[in-house]
Amino acid sequence: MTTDDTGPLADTLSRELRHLVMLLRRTTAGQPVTSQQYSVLGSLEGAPRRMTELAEEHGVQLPTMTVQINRLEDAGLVARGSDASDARVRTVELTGEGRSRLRAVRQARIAYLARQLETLTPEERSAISVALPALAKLGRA
Amino acid sequence: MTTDDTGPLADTLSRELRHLVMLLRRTTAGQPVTSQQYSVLGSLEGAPRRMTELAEEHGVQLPTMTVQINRLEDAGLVARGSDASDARVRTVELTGEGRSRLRAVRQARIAYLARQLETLTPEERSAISVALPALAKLGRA
DNA sequence: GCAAATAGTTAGCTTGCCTAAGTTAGGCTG
DNA sequence: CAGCCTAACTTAGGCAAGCTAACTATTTGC
Repeated sequence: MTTDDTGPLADTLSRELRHLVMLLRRTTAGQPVTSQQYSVLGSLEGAPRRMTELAEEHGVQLPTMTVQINRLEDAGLVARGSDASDARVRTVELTGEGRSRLRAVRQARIAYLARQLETLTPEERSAISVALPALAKLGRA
Repeated sequence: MTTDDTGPLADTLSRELRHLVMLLRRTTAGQPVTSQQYSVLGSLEGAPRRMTELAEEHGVQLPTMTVQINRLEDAGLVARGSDASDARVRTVELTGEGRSRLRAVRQARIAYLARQLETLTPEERSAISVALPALAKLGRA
C-alpha cells in the first residue's frame, strides 16, 4: 500500500520542506517580531477577530493564542476589545503601530525570498510557480 | 527593485510554506520522538558523527545539539563515544533501539505524506515533483 | 433559576533555540 | 618544554512557543 509511486516523492518532499522551514525561520531572526507573531498580525489585517478564530486559524490551542496576543498587546501592536453582543468574547485588532510593523516585516520577508528566488533560473521559478496550487491544496488537506 | 515578478511568487510561496510547515509538524505530534529529534536521528543513519558536524548540519548552535543528544541518549536512542585520535571529540551513533525507532517514524511520516499526496491529481503530483529540485536549490541557498 | 456549555485566562510543564561562561585537550611558539 | 591560544564540548540561564488542567465569567437551555 505504501509501495506506491507517492512514497519516494513524499520522502523527498518532506526532506526539502525541512530545509525550507529552516530558511524561512531565519528570515525573521533578529527582527522585531517573531515568525509566529508576524503570522498572527497577518490574520488581523482585515477586521478585528476573536481569540477562538485566531487560535483555530493558526492551528493552536486557545491558551497559546492568549499568550501570543498578550505579548503583541504589550508591544503595542494589537489592542483587545469586547464584543457588544457577547461579553465573554474578546476581540483583537491591529493598532496603527501594528499595521505599519506588519507592512515592514512583510516587505522584508518578501524581499528576502525574492532575492533567493532570483538565484534560480526562470525555468526553476516557473516550476515552483506551477507547483504552488498543488502545494496549497496539500497544505489545506 | 522589489517590483520584480518574483515579488508575488515570493509572497505566495512564503504563505504556502507556512501551511505546509504546520502540516508536517503535526505529523510528528504525539509520536515518541519530536520532529527535531527525528531529523537528528536521520543524520546518524550512516556512520557515527561528531557533535559539531551535527550542529552545523542542522543549522543550530553546539549547546542546542548537546541538549538534543542528551535527551536522545536518556531515551536510549543514541550512544556517545570518543574519538581515538582526538580526546576532545565526542561521537554519537544510533543504538539498535534508535535505529528501529527511526525506521518506524520515517515509515509513519512517509505514509502520512503519501496519503496526503494521493488526494492530489496525478498532474498536481507531477508539478510538485518537477518543482522539487528548484525547491531544494532554494533551500540550500 | 440553575445546570451545562462556551470564551478566555492563568498556572505549570516541555521543547527548542540562543548567548555567555566554564572545562578539557591539542597545537604552536619562544 | 612551558605557556598560551584555539577547538570541542558542556553547563547555566533566559526567552518563545506549544500543551494540558484548572479557574472565572458569561450565555443558553431545560
